[in-house]
Amino acid sequence: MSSSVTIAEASTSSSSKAAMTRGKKTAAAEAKSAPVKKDKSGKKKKKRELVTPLEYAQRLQERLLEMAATRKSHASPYLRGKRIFYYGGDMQYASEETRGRMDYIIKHGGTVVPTYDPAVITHIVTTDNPPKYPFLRLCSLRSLKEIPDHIPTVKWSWVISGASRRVNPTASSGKDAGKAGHTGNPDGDTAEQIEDASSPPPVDFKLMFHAAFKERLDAGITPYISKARPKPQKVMDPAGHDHSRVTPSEKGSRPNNSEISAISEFTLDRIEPKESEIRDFDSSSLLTDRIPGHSRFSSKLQDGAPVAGSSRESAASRTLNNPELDPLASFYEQARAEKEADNLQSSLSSDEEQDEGADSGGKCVPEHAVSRKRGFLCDSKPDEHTDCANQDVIDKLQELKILHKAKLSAEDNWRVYAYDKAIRALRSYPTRIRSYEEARAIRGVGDKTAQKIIEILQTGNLRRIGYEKTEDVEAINTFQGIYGVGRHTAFKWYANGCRTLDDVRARKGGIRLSPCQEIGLKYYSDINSRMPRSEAADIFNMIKPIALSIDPKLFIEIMGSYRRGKADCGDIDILISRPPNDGKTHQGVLRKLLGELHRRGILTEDLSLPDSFDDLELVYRGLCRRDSSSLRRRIDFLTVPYASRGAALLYYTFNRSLRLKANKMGYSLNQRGLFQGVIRNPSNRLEKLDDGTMVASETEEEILRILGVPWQEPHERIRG
DNA sequence: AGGCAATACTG
DNA sequence: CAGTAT
DNA sequence: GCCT
Repeated sequence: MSSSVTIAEASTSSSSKAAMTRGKKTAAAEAKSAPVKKDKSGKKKKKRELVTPLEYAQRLQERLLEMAATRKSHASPYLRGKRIFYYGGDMQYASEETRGRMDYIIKHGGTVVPTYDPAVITHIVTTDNPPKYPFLRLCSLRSLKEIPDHIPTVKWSWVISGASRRVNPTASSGKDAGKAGHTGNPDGDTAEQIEDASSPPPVDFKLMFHAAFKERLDAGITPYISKARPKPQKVMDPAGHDHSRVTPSEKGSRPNNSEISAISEFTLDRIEPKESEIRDFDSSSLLTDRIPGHSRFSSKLQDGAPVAGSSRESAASRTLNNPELDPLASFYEQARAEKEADNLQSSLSSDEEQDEGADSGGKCVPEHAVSRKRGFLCDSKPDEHTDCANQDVIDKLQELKILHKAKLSAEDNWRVYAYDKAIRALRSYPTRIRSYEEARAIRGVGDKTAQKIIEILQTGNLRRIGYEKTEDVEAINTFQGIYGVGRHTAFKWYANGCRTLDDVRARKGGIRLSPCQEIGLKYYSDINSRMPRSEAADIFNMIKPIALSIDPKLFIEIMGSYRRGKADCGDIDILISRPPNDGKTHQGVLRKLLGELHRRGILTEDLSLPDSFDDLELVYRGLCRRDSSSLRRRIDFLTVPYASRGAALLYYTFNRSLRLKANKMGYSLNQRGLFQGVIRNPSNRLEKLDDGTMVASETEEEILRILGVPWQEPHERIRG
């Protein structure tokens, strides 16, 4: 083992030196001159600069091209044809060891693939004792079982052993690199040299001796069998807008060198490192926090199909998609955002981001568990709520609503729904309510609620709250504040004797937590607090350039409350797509992006992964943070076929009422499009008897037009 | 009296 | 399939 | 709970 390190490092320095003497910059040398993240002072670092493994691998590939152009390495290319994903256990920055090993792989004819992509790689090579869970996270895998059988997972020692035992050190003519890829054998050029010859290459049982994980001892030895979880076929959109979707047969097919994932070439081949793009994110030069979606790529990305492109588009709406069209527009947007922050603040108005969550949580969470009522804690606005003429009423109803959320019955469910609606209506009601009749006249306020309103107005109190507010309800609400815990689980825990979060932490009553719930518990207060808008902007501004470095043509937008201009956000929703007009798609991008974000420590935990990364339509949920001293924040990534981007934006930035309106008009709106003629089974609403016809999906505009909704700026989209 | 959005992941 | 989440 |  120590010998392997020695070899690797020796090779590093020798190859660097060789390249340097040619007067070319090596990858390592380039790395040294690269500006470093967060070096705002601009002072140069004396020590070597930090580079992520991805970047390092990318540069190595560049250097490889140079070398090929100039002259050949005299090292034996016994790794030719091996496309190796190397896992060094170093997340943030590539260590010396990692760099050395990557250099070594390249030098011996192998290809270093910067990200785990089962369609591309032939081998996974790791350190001697790779930590399993970090490895899985980095690859966005739920378990090792998801790695295809034809890809061996071996330790570095496997590479070294191949070097020392190789039979024929002479470089083969080396025409083809990929064909022998799956045989996985660095032990001599045997496999490659027989190549397409008569007998199949000998199986390399030595793989087992170097297996990185015992779970995968025989990986690479058994024939290729996809273990990908089968996923029910998704419905093609009826309007046939979905030309870009990959068919199931395609996606299940065996990896093939020529047609790898559409964008992988950006990662595999020449990656222009673009320091400035990648690292500028925390210099203040990129977006200010009020200008969603701005970047130097924005204009290209619009590509003739802007999301909200239309003549009716207001200045501000263009701003959102194309800020650079009008420099003043950004101020306009900012002004409105601030104004809204002042007026509506506290989020309480949108149904998407109920701030409440486990109220009463304050009792159990010593930390800064927020008084969700106000949903602040972090933001900048001094003057919080008030402004609503009936704020006291709203507060009481909200409190009652939360109490009902702890109940199991479907009835209470709908009760909550109704309170929600009434509260939203009250929030936008301009004047102080004076009578029962006046209250009743408000849409969403019925007899019962009107009575309650009067009681609050007259007594300043709601007796109902007092007698609903019992110990069990309080505890259950606290538990429900844990991500992944709903009313049933919370109820169960209560029944098992848990009363506080500490009880849960102690697993009182023998309760069990899913992995997701453990994360939810660990970061209870983080997750239940909102972030200032500026933090969401910072995070998005870090992520966007990274995504664009994977594929510059990506369409990437932030949605949700941020896009609606809120002053604080409960989470970050990011939409990713890609115009397919050059025959490529964003297929495969998400996994790479996630891996890179994990490496950089931006993503910290996964909450749920898509069933398969092969589709164009994916959902990811996780936690992220801006830097090591920030709180964890909820983040979602959604990818959709390009033709659905309008529907997706609408779906995730508008609220429920739009979907309701669509229903009333006989349409059905989902994240893929607006459909007409959907017929559902009356007894089972979830079953579609007829999928209907898609009538719109590309832009928000066309959908809104059909629904008869006047264009609204995202930040105006509170209610239908 | 019946609807109240629609859909994906987890175990 | 039930539970949870968006 | 409210609405149709």
